[in-house]
Amino acid sequence: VVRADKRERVLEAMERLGYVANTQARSLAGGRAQVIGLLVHDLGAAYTGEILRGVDEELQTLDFDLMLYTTHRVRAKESRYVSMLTSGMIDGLLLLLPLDPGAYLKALRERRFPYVVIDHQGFDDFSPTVTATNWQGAFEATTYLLNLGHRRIGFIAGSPDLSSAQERFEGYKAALESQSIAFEPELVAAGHFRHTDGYRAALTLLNLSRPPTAIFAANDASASGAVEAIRSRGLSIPDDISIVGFDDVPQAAAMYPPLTTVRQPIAAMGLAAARLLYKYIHDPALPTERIQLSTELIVRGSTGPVQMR
Amino acid sequence: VVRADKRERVLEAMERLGYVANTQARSLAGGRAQVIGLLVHDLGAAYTGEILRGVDEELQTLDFDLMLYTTHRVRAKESRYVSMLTSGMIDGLLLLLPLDPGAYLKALRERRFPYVVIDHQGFDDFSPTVTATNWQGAFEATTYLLNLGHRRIGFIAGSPDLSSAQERFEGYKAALESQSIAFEPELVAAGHFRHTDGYRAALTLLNLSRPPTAIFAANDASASGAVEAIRSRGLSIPDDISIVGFDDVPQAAAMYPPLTTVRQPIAAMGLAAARLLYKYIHDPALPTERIQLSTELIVRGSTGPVQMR
DNA sequence: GTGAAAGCGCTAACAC
DNA sequence: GTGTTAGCGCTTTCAC
Repeated sequence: VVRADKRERVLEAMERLGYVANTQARSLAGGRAQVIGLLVHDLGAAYTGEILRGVDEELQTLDFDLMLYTTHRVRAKESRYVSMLTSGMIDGLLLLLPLDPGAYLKALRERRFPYVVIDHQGFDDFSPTVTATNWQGAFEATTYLLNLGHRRIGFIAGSPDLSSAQERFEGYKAALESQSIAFEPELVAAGHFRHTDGYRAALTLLNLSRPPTAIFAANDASASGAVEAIRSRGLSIPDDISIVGFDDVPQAAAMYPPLTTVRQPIAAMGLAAARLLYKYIHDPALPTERIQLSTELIVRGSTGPVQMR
Repeated sequence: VVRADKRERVLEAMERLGYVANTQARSLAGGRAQVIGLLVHDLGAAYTGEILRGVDEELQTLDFDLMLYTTHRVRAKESRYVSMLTSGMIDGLLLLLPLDPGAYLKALRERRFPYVVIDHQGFDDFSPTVTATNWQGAFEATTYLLNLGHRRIGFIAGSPDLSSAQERFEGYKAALESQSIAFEPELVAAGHFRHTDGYRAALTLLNLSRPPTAIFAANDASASGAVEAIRSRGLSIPDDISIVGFDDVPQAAAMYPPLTTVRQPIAAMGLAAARLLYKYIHDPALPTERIQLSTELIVRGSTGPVQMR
């Protein structure tokens, strides 16, 4: 029997001496580590930073810590890292835009290790995911350009491995089709969501014998690359050519001209993913949940009506 | 006695079965956790992202993992987090721009816990630090504006608690003095390194009865806020007013007009700090080392000669 | 050199 | 409810 006042005194002493439970020992003994892992492949991107912010914010309220891993876009590192987590360092794993999830997710699932995939889906039907309405966003953006009178609309694609990139491409094509505009493969330039990809892709499009009057880039980073390319050709935005991005990263509004783009609630996606992961950590038997957040077209200064020739 | 071929077979089997040592157990038993912590207070800033990139890059080669903590600019959280590290989760700690290091660094030092402070110094004389030549950078930037003919140069200050902000302010004043220009307190506007601070500060400066013809902002984030403020007044950069930042974050070049700024090797600072921390982890008795990386003025389009009236 | 045993600081399971 | 014990997976020490 421990008297209440004694308990008080012990608690007070713990506080005074600055006692903190040893997390390592706790998790070794079978308790919670109170740590989740986040695996990203490109720390440099503003998009990644926004996800990080959202994850961090939720973890704060959940009282979890964060271990951050980067694959630096090296596919092979993904599975290596994922298997390392087996060692019990983390209670759950957040995968941002995994390049090759098929390789290890089945194993994770069999082991009932909690994880959530952010912004990528369709590679299996059992993984919990958090995504945005990519198709709709792309459809809306393309339709907006069509309504401005543009008929030749270039598309700068994102990494073809990622469902978000595929869906945006499909949305673009669907919008053209819905207004009976023929889809022209020459108006699609490859890319991987990076600034330099956008730069190169835009140059390709501008070099066409009949260049587009508007370009829809699969994300803001490649849109900013496209802006740079267009400007390097002495063309003006939006007078000579309109440009639309996707994401609405913080600097999209600070660009010149401010970028018209499809807003994706990036930080909210990170937050939702962290919250969902938390649920799985507490009950790994929970059914697979798939959260989809909606996008919204933000019209700024980089788009305008098609010009007379 | 274990024969070499047997050893080989065991090793091969470990590999095949995907054995990974349990990090928790290892560190509990007195080994290395192979994890370092990074404490930042603002995940949203591009500056933080760059530091993160540098730290991550070095950790990659050092084969260390990273735990990321955010204080969200709450001073009190700093010491709470720092004491949590005592629990043995990490082998060393990187502190980015700590707001109140005096409160806990002495304890860390007494405990011989390895740590390195990034971009802040002068609060004690025993903490290992990695900084940049803030004073020189500010001196050079201000001198450049003076050489363009500007005589009324506004200064948007950074967080007064941080030595980097103080040194940039001192460099600014020293440059004025070196050319016998009187320092005018009304040309200094307070700020905390954030976009909104720069916006507000620039408005204050523009509202002066004799507004400045050039503004030197203590970092790029506040410079971009200033740009927004200046543009909202219908003024043009650099024709009506020149603007210089500090940091050269990736988006500085993408701004319009591209920002003249003092380049700080931000990622390199993170990298150097991680490397230095690694040395301390392996030998806590190493003497205090202070690394200072140099800055460089990058002239872009946001600055020009003072205009005739 | 190798093998056995102790123990890091906790949690869980058990007896009281 | 409370006190005790075993044991998580390693590293270290010590005996061989």
